Amino acid sequence: MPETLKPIQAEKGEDARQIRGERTRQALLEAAFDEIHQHGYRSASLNDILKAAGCTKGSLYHHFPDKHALGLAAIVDNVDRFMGTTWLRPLAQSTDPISTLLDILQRHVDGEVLCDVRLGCPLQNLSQEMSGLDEDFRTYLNGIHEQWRTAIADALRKGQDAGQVRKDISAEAAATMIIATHQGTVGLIKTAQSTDIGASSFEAFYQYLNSLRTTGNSTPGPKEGLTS
Amino acid sequence: MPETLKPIQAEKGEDARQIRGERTRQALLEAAFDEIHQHGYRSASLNDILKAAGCTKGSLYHHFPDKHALGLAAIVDNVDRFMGTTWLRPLAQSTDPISTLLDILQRHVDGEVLCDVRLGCPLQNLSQEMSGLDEDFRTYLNGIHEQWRTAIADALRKGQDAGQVRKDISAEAAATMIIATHQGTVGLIKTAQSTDIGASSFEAFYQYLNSLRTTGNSTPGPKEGLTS
DNA sequence: TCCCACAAACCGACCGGTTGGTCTAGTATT
DNA sequence: AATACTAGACCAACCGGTCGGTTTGTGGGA
Repeated sequence: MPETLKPIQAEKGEDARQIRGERTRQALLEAAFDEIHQHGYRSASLNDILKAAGCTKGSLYHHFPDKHALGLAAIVDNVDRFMGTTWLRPLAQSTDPISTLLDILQRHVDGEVLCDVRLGCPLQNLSQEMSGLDEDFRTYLNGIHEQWRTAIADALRKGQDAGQVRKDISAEAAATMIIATHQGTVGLIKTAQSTDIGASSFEAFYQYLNSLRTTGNSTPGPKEGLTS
Repeated sequence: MPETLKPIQAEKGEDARQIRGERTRQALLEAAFDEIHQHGYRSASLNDILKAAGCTKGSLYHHFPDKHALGLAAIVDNVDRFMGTTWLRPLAQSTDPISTLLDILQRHVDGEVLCDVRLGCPLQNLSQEMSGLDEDFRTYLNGIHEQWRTAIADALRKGQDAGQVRKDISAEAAATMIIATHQGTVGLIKTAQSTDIGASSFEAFYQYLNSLRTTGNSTPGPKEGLTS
């Protein structure tokens, strides 16, 4: 115990207890998310979460009032980050919305986004399980959908203004359908336990998305011409 | 084995016990389906099912070996019938696949198919919950998806032969995407607890489906011109 | 026609196990 | 000493499933 270091920690106000507490909190969030992702919220066992997080009931109920709060926090923590990096940011920065969408979707089909096909998309799993059961979860998940829809619609509108996207379609309606088709495809993949069916769905989806381009606008394949 | 008597016995063999047994069996299947539809398979309580069916544990385990068998039987019983009347038969009898599809989808948006928006589509709920968990359920549900996909693809191919549907698209891919989009839309409706978003998705979906028609082919609205 | 053996159908108390959640005792840091 | 944190025994409620026993109706022998 080097005593010279101790005061420094104190001066910084870095309470070692708080640090440790924060670490177990994070461990709990992570373990909870994994458990929920694997088994769903209702079937997620607190004991299993504790085992994975390496702590005990006492710790859990010190940091969270109940299972509901733990689950919601774990979901929010993870989904917010995922949506931001995978969808919202790329779309906001895009100069060619159709190509950006094709790119994101292709990465799903390639299995680069969903770590495990069998588990499906956490957002979809949770929406499916909880939206009819718990209003807090539902409100949050629906909000995510809204953000998502708005991000796609905005990108499409921007594309319309730039003359890349046909103006005779409703950006909102197209955005809604794009989300529906994407979510539906992920669901099919999960049930089939195979990405083949996803590729089949994407084949038609690819044609549809390209049909949204203004005539004469180039239609690069999903794997090329959009890395810039 | 007196062969002359058997037919007589068989004919007389209207055993009242068997009839009653069959009735409670049906009651169990129905109650089980409702419970599973509401709470999912894993959260479906046998005691609640028994309460709804008006019988006891003993009866249940006389008719079914375990919860798994009961659940599967209830699902098969219901989903098979639903798929046949809602999708397979109309598509097989259709002379205009695109219009038939639009009609079926419109009826979903109008809330005529899903009895309760909040509960979502049983097929989707189960696929989502069980396909990563139980191989028996998954195999069955995946088979249903295959039937569904084949029915749509066949109808589209028939339309291609008849010159109503564009020949430059893959009927299989289009069928897969149609299912995905439909399932995804139902999922969105469930999360939003409102059919508005379904109408939005359908607006774009409607355009897409009509784009599959051969150019020059009439594009009647979803509500007219396809009742014949 | 009567009667009874027999089995299908049904009953519900009970079982071990698991669930989410509580509570008290104790530890480590300031 | 004060306080944030952790530990884990414990709890009632509920889970799916078991089991010994009762009811019910029927077919075959007398």
